Amino acid sequence: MRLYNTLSKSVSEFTPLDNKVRIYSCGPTVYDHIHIGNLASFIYADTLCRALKSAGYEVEHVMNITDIDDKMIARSKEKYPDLEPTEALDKLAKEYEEVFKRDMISVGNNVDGIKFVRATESIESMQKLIAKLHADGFAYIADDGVYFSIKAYTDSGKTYGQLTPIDSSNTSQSRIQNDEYDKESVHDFALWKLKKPDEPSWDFELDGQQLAGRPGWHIECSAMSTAALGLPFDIHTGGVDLKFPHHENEIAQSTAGQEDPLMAQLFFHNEHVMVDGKKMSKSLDNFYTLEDIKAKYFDPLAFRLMVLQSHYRSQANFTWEALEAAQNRLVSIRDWSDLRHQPSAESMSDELDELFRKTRQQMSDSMANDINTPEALASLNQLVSWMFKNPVPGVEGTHTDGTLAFIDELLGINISNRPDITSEEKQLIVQREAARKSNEWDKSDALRAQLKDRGIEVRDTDNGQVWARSS
RNA sequence: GGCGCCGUGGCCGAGUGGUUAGGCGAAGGUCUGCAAAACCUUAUACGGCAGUUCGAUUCUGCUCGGCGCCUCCA
Repeated sequence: MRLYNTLSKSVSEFTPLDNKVRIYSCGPTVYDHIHIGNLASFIYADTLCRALKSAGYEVEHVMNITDIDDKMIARSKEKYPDLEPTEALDKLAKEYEEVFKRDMISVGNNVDGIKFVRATESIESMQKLIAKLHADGFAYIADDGVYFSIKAYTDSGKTYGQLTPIDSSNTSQSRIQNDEYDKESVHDFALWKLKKPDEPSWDFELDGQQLAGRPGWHIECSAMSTAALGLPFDIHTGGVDLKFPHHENEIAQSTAGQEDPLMAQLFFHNEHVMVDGKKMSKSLDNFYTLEDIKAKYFDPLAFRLMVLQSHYRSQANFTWEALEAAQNRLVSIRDWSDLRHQPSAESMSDELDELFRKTRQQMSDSMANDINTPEALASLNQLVSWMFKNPVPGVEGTHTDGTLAFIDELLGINISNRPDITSEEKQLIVQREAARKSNEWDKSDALRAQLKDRGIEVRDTDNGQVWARSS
């Protein structure tokens, strides 16, 4: 499996450090519905896991749930002003964690394969890490919190800027002046923030001082990934925007005082989904969630397909037109998968068998080549159009089922479990066939109308009737 | 200002130094009891200018344009 690595800025052969691939994904902050860009990021991470599994690796996938930060606090106060801060926070987090998981499932992400870790349930490991960093001289206590010292880190011989070249000269003056925190140096960041009135907080004793407060954002991922996967682990995923400062800071926290400067051997960053060629933002009114997509009666899996139609390292462009195109493509793939249930289905020919085998191979090759999903989909479509083009109304057999399952495992578009029509419905088709043979057109049309009422459309081909679900 | 990415036919979107990506859409046709689908054909391609080369969409330089990051952010 060849993968692009942000650390080396090149594509190279990936080999897990151990017998299984350990992956950590930066997860959502659960203060509201996540937007389609977040979802796209998780779809790409999910697809990475699928590709690795398909290549024969065992995968351990961990994702954090950020349920404590500024936005969480602000929103919980706003939404539940009468509740005690910790309760309000908890309630908000539970609510949107559910919404998040529902969205994940809707777009076909393998939620069962992910170990979710909540920030608020990992406070202890974060405090331990902060205490260790402080003891080792990488953290200092300021008036409003505990900070990480970039200087101490670089003085220890490590590089701050493994992912992005950091040039302090290009940091604007305004940022320094506007900075509200009391830190020693521009890039230093908060490991722990002291409690402000009416904020949820956790007790923390450090260096003999009582520092009730809450963790900074970056420390979460360092503490949680190390606790769950060890150090270093294999792959860290996230959107490109997280390269700096988030992942850079994670690396610093995780590797300060460690011999190995590596937090993860590979960083997998996906480019953003643009909307009408621009970054999603509330001010441009191009900010969408899965709710918006469902409200327009699009299948969430059509969104998944749309995302997979572009490579994870290029900016995908979301437009309603593109989503509609993806939906049409999805329907056609589904119709193709339903061919195996056709009454006229035949057994697999050697030629077709070979074509199936070849398609699977091509798809595997594409995925192994830095997760080239557009190319894999193109291979699939060649098989699909061949089947529609050639006089094979349908095929049955384990090979078909195996291929559909293979495609689902790889792409998660859920085509292998589509149910057959009922025997009663099949009977209607048989009756219609008989009516047509005896030129009873009225009867034939009535039967077709009956089937249509059940959401099944029937069309006549040289090889008999082929049905497709109209919904 | 610093760093980086990208510009492919109506739209989306891969890829390659010489051979059809693919999807969606459009036009014409074939088929057809009807309907629908399918199939066939067609059109519109690699931002611009130079350079390297037998040959560039693919490499190099310049240029124009778009985008991202540098601050919370998938």
